[in-house]
Amino acid sequence: MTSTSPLARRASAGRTASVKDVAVAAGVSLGTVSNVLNRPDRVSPATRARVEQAMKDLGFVRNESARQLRAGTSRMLGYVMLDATNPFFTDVAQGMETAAETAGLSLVLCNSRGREGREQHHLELLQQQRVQGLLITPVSPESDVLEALRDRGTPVVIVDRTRDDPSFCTVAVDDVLGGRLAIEHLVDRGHRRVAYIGGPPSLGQVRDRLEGARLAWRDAGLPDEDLLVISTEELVVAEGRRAGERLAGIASSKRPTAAFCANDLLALGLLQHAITAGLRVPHDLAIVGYDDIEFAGAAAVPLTSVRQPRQELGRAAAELVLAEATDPDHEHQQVLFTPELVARASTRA
Amino acid sequence: MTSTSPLARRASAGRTASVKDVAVAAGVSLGTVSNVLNRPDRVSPATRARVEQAMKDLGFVRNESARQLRAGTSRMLGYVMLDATNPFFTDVAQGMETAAETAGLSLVLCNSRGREGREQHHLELLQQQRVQGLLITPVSPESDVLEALRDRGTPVVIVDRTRDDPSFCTVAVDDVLGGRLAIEHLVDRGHRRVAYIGGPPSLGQVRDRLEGARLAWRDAGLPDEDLLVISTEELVVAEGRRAGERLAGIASSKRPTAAFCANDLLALGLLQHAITAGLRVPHDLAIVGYDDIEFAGAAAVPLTSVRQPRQELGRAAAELVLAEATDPDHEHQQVLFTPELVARASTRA
DNA sequence: TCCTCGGTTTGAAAGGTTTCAACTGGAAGG
DNA sequence: CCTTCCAGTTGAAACCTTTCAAACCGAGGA
Repeated sequence: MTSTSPLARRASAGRTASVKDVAVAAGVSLGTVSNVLNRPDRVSPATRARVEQAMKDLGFVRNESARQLRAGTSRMLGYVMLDATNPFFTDVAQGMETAAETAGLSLVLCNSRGREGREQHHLELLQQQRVQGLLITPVSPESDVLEALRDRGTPVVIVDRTRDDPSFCTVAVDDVLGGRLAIEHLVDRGHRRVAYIGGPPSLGQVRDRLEGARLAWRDAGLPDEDLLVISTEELVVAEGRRAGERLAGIASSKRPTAAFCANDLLALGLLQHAITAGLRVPHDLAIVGYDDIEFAGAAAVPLTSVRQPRQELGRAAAELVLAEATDPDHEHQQVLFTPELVARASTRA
Repeated sequence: MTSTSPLARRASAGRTASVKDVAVAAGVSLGTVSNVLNRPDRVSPATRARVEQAMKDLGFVRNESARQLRAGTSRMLGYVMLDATNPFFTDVAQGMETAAETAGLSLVLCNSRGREGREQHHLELLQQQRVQGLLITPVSPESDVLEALRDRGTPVVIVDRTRDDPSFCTVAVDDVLGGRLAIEHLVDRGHRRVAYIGGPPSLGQVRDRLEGARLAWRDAGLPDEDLLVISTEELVVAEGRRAGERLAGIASSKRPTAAFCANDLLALGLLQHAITAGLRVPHDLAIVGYDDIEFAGAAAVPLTSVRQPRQELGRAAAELVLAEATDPDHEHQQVLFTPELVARASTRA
């Protein structure tokens, strides 16, 4: 009577069918239904078929709350991201999801939008859901909220941020190395006066990339004063344009022949200004960006940029939090990924 | 003895404290603890204080699974998005989250990545979680999976897609109107030969925007053959460049003086090709894009584009699914938002 | 003194799943 | 014919919260 099953579904719409309903319909005990779901090999084929038919007829859907309640833990990881509209973090999340999926878990995404209050709220909710592990790019990496979580027994991994305290797993990308790569590339290309454009200095990433740049500059035996530092208010396109104006104001004999920008938005803004000002890129001004966002390669002059392994970052973080969740005497690790320079036309000889 | 509370927390780390533990610690019954949580006004101040202290000491965190099990429904909405790395959908999700938040619910995001299998899987999981409502930008809007969901009693709203069947709530943006706006703008600017660039035609959005373009073109009394249609394989930057090559191959007397691209990526590719080919934008070629993505305004020549009210789209969808969840005799609605043309330098006279 | 009343507090039941020890019936072995 | 064994099946208990009718208690009124 397959034709009745859609009707049955609609008729029972008042309450969703439970294992008990299925058991009654199939004429077996409730334990058997559970066995069909969880250890099908222990059930005789005939019974199994009958139960499965009953489940189909009744439109049975497992109640995850009840499972979790019984199991004491959910089948989820949570990621509190800093900004869900930033492609960097969505790529990171995608990497996490891949790892979660292979472990049979799902990933719940929350968006703090950079606000501590929202972050706190989401952490609270995730804990109430008894997630197996928490991934977070915190608004303030040193906040003691994280300690409270960990002390309560929830595995926590900090993503794309570092923290002095080695009692947390952290996963980040080596920004100092990224800065080195950019400058080494420019020095290789023969540049001897270079600008570093980035800010505000309160951002760890901005500082670290500059530090790497300085180290490479010195290693090349070049004088400090020829690495010009231009500080910006924010890492946005408009500030890149403004930096271009400042560069343009420098006498051409002293003007840097290349710029290393702390992110691609600045670099795109700078590129835009250069083009409208009639400068040829890279001939008059070479440009290196950072992040290798989607539009770096699609810019008017395709942009050389430092790429971070975003998906791997996410994958590693998820694997780490899983390790912490399963292995009781897990050692906290500080994983540092290696960025990579992608050379394109904006620095071509 | 506040100093012992952190110790207590760590000591009890074996199992998270439950209401029962709190009740014992505070010397009250379990029902009273629940009252403190849910109807604090019915509890005498002294008792309440005692219970709250006990909760703090034990690091009590409500078990959401148990709550849900009891309540029969979760406090979540689910959104199965088509592509979490596409800014359009993250903005839509943000709008949804706003609406969910004001209703005291959280939004669970899932990413189908355009694959039916993943979509199906996520829908299954969300149902198991007994979400109050489902929002979805389906891989195939006509798929009968959605019917199955609805018949099982879960409110469903289709987002950014339309469906002939009026038994679903849908929320979308009027692409026909968007096409009209773009062409009317170009005709206003004096263009009498225009190219429509977009594809593949299997995408509803590509078809609808072209339809709107044609309608506006005819309304202006212009001959059909002067609206040149260039079909592309995908909506990506590279295809925009290729379209540029095709335009360049047309004798200048017959060449369109403006192009309307089905999305901004195409428009950016076209712009790039135009610049490198030495065409002046907008003087030799005016360009209109679609979507108004972040980089439209930051392009070498800032791009005129048709903007969709993304956040409002998400907010409306979430409100609709909530209405359907609470109001038993809810009428399905097809909401159509109005796009808006943002004029920038790429079409300036 | 007894009763009533209001504000508090209590205890049990319910909600759906999983687990596990216990049971069943039939087949194989003695 | 009795025992042993085993695959298959069963039923109760546990997970934690919320709800609700019932119990409690002290005070004020009769």
